Amino acid sequence: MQSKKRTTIYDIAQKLNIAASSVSRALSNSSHVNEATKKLVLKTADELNYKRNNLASNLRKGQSKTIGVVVPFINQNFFSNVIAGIEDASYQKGYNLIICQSNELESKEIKCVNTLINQHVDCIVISLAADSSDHRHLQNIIDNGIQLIQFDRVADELETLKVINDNEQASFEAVSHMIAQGYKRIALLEGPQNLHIFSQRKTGYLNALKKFDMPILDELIIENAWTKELGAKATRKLLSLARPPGAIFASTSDFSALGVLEVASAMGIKVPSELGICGYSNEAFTEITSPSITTIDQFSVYMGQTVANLYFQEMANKDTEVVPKTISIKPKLIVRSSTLRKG
Amino acid sequence: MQSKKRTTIYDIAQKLNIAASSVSRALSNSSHVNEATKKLVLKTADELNYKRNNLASNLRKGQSKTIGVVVPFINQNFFSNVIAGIEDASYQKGYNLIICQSNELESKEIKCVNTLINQHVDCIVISLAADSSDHRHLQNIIDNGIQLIQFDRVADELETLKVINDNEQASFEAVSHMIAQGYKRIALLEGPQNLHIFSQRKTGYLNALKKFDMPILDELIIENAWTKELGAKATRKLLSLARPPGAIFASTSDFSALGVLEVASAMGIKVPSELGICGYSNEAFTEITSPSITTIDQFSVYMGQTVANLYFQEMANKDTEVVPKTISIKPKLIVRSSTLRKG
DNA sequence: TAAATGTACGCAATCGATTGCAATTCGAAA
DNA sequence: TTTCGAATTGCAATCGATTGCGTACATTTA
Repeated sequence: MQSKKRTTIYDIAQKLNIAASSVSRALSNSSHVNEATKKLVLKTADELNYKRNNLASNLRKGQSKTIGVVVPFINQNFFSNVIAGIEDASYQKGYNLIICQSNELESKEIKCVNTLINQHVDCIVISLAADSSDHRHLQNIIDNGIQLIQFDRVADELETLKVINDNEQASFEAVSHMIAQGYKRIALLEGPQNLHIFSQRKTGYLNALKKFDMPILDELIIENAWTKELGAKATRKLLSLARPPGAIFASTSDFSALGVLEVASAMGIKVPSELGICGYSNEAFTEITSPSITTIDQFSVYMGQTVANLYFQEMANKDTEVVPKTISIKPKLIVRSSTLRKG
Repeated sequence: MQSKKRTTIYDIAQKLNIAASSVSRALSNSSHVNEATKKLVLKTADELNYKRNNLASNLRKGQSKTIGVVVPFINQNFFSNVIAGIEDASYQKGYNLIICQSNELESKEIKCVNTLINQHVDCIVISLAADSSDHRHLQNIIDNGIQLIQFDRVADELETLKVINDNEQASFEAVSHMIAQGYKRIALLEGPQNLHIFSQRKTGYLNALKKFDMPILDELIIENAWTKELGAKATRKLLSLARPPGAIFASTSDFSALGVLEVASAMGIKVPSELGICGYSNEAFTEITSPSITTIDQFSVYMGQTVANLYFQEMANKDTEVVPKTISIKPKLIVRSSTLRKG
């Protein structure tokens, strides 16, 4: 393995009988080289199949042109889209991506962060694990002089660059829409409230109810209904109430909403006429269920691009210190059949 | 930016008044250090918040403990699952992942490969772009002493490590199943034949027809019906034939199958009684369409783990040369409502 | 012609960690 | 007491690319 040695600038230098420094300058297109020798070096480099050793280059230059990304799961729609967006923007700037998944565990998240620090990445982009409570490892990133950008699931109290969705507003609009459709007694399936994204969605829900003078009913607010199964379970509970809800807002995810839909279908309850359903995330499948599910699009790919470009922008003015900044992307309510019972 | 300098082994050495080499040995838990000094070094390293500079370490050691991955799109279900599998297995071995997407373009694929070579990754894992025809860049990987593992979409003629699905067999089983269900005139939606995965699926289709003495009808074989839209278009064409097909095998993807289903529903054609539909990939949504769609599961996460473990296995016996080896994973036919019209 | 400016290129240090070899210490065996 | 070897530790080279500084030579200007 790895038996053959790669050609280095010294090999090129030796062959052309010049100094390695000249080779380096030629390859980096410096102005302090003669055009003739530059061409010669380039030609020889090509002949010898030279590839720059970025490890050495980065070590010397003190930067790695690499962005580290930590997400709970790579293969969740939202995150894979964000990563695709980051990759897209980063590639254009010649940056590489190192990807880690925290599996929603703080312990693994910490290890991932440490690995990335060791790798001397220039920037770490992170969306917190569900059980991440202590944020010393994030502070550690900053202390090591690495740019930190949080997205979606952020630690509010840390003053860093952030890219988030306006969850509260989106949630407010979704619930307002359901109210406008004449739904009463709108239930909420909520996620772990230590993640701000979920508490914000709850706030949006509460605000909408308040604005339209609708009562807030504790029995209609179900904690931790994150998955399809939990959504289904919550729905069974809600629908067996003495006064069941007229609509259910699965603020955690579309999967949860799917669970709602399946239980409703199984119980012979008609959607949207007897029960309205709204999910969150605009997963591909929401379009093809019957009825199709109203949901909220988060512009995930765009979000990834925004994250990367935010970093490059900040880097562009190196001189000025980075000021904490939050970019809020407004999600879009996608109204579909599951909440449409008027015109 | 990057203003503060990180602590190095020299800082630790200076503080303890010992040589840097001793610090290095202590940190790498070498046996050639006194237990007392080892403890002292570890303690001081912790106090000074020391993080090893992997760039330097890797440069010196001539290996990067990094695996490069090139896929067409990170945010396609199959690929994000494979990547999750690779990450999972790699993380356990202390390896990092650098991820690139080729966007199905050979030109970008080549650039990605070159970047990874420059990064001195230890291994490159790749699934070819649809328009990748020339494979010099893959040869280049090998010539640079980097282990190459192809998966799913592989270049057969290159003798490398490969992890593939037995597409032919899976396809054969799917078509056999449809025949057993009594479907006649089974149509095939096929993908670009320069990708072997698609030509293999076609072969499986043809073999099944042959085995059961069914005629091969060219009018029932539609090229390039890869997406939902193209699947829909193909279906309109097929269903308007003088003698339309009794079933459609969308061998390209579940999205294509979804296009088939939507057109059939729109035309009032009953699935599965009047038309059988089978997709490929076991996308999440196939379970929730009505009727649910018969498809083929590729065990994508497992495939990723297999890829990574194949690499680690080969590395385990460094002495012996790596022999080209192909691991074939048998996909599983998932029979659902869309092809079930008997018992 | 002398001085000044500029171009091209080599030397050597540097980034931070690792490692072969040499040097030192210390206790044990002869 | 001398000798040998094991255990520690230090020295210095090394991985490959970059870059500040200095030098040699050519060109321009006074």
